Amino acid sequence: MSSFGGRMKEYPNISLDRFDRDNLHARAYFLSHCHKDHMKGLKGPLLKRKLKFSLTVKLYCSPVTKELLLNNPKYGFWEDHIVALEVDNPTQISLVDEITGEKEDIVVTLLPAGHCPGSVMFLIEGNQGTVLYTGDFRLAKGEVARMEFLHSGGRVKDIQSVYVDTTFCDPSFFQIPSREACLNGIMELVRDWIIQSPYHVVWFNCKAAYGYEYLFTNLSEEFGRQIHVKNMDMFRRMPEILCHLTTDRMTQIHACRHPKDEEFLRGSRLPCGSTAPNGTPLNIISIKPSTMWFGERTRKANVVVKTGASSYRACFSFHSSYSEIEDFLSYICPVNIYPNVIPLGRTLDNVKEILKPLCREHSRRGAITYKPLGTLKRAKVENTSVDSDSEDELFEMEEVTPWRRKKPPPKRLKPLSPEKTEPPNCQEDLCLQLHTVQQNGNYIDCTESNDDDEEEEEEGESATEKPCFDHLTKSSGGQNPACSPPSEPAEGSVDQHKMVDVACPESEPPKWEAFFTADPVLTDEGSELESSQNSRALSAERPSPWSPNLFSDSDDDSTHISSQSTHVSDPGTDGLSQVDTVLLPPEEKIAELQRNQQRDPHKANHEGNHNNWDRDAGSLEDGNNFPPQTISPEKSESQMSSDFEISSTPDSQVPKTEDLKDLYKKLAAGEAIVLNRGSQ
DNA sequence: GCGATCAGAT
DNA sequence: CACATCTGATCGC
Repeated sequence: MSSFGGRMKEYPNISLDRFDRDNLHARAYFLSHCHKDHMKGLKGPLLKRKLKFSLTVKLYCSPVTKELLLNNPKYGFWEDHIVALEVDNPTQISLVDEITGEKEDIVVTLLPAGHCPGSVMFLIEGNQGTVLYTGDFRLAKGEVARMEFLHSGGRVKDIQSVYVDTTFCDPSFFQIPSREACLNGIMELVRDWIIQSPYHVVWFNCKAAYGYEYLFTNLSEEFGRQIHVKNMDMFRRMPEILCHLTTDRMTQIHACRHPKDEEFLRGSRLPCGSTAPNGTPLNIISIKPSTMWFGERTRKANVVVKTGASSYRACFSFHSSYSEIEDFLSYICPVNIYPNVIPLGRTLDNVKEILKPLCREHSRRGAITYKPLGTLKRAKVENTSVDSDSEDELFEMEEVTPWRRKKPPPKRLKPLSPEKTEPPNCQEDLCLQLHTVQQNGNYIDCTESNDDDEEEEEEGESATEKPCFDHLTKSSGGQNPACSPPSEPAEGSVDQHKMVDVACPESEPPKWEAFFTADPVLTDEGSELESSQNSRALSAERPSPWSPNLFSDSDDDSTHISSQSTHVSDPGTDGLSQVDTVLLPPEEKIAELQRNQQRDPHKANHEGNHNNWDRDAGSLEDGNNFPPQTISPEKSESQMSSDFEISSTPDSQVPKTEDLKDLYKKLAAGEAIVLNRGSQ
């Protein structure tokens, strides 16, 4: 849970993800994503009132976040005050004090955060230096190195402060299986179940929250079954998501919810009320997405755990693991790091202590060496400055090689003065304080929540509708391959019209996929981006020790698994209670059914999962990132292409290209910027 | 009666 | 576990 106060030291005139108290005085607002704990005060009457009398105060967010936010009528009053900014598109924003007229310019760039649809980080550049607010994020190792706008002149920008999501910034959470690994594990479980009969259905126990869409869309693509959800109106302008969801209950994969869903489940009914025809009971398994983590040296990583006769937990995390955070921060190497989250059981000082080694001052300048970047980027220092735990041997020291960006940098930017912009010289205190090695099977509920205020659903009683599962067997071939036409709901679906209607509004739908990049198709160990990072920890291990597997086959350290396997087939009647946490044994009978089926790895990486970098790389070939887009109040529909003229912030003029270039060079060089707009 | 806050539940 | 938020109770305006 975010405990970020809303304001950054460097830029106190803006507020991010907090809208109450002091933040009421902000000149501009920023919303990183649509989770409630980042929206405190956003619908408060005081803020509402302030907006009413303000001409210049805006809320900046991604197009998808804007869409999701405005979907909720309670935030409707923001409509005329929201400005959607495209990802990876630097935008100049003038922060105007409406009383004094004083003005401050900043350049804001949204970076994908991988937390939920629309989630972004905010990179702020201005007179007070460059700072990064991450919001909540999940970025795999190496992803930061591909973020173009964190670089300048071929190097990482000189970042003063990072306000970072520290949800799992605890060595206990050293590793969380990759998104793709988790997805694969879940797919396998789902496949093995639903393949058995049309009456074998899967229920995902997801709480109301954005962030599971990635799971749903991939499941839908893989199995040709749309996911049944309670409400999907918020995605009406995002056909890429919408076409994988349905409000028609006749499907084998459900993520619907009901206040008493556990009760339903016990009666072999789904939360939506579906039962099988003719009294034939549905065969339901429930899968609860949860965050599972593993200690530093824990090699095994089962991503699916059986917790009862018909209940499972599957690994799923919206937040970066400790090692991912470490990778992220050590790459950026900011002067200051401020935690946005204090994990329970820890204190602020606690977290700061953990973060300290990643701050620049704790790296030893001058003695910097670099890792090869064919793999990754991390800089390394000869001596560990601070606490040099004796665990260095855990990691393999690599040859020193100059850092190189994997993708071409923004070109033609002047080389920056060396003392201003430093290479990633943050030595990553390789070993931090990693005494705690967690056991397998650590997991917590992984339930973020969004803001949909519990759309009252009256359908609880329609439970008596005649279910018909017959069509499922026929349609199992996969009906929505390309997602272009929304797959047609079953005949007789009441929601059909609604769905079709909303599915094609075509008016510049927000590009949700741009904000939620999946892990690379490559497996973790195969990914070149990961290899470098992992190598330090994996060098002593097997080739792919951390590739989590469902039904992990005979593994050297799987003794505990086999010992528990006797529990597995035991149909504990109380399948939904905690029971024993049981790791699935390799011989699980389910697995036999489809064990050898190999999935096409490409499926998990449809278009939508490409990183923004790739998408935008072409447009950047012109040499540099400037001029930044300049924001204007009229551009509230700015989801469209940004390749056109944009007027500037309210009561400011369109900046001249020359000026902007100049400004940006100065920013990049860390020089002070003197505003000569004369509009004070 | 609404909002803010907290405990408890999920 | 440790998430994020919903519900309900209480308090203050």
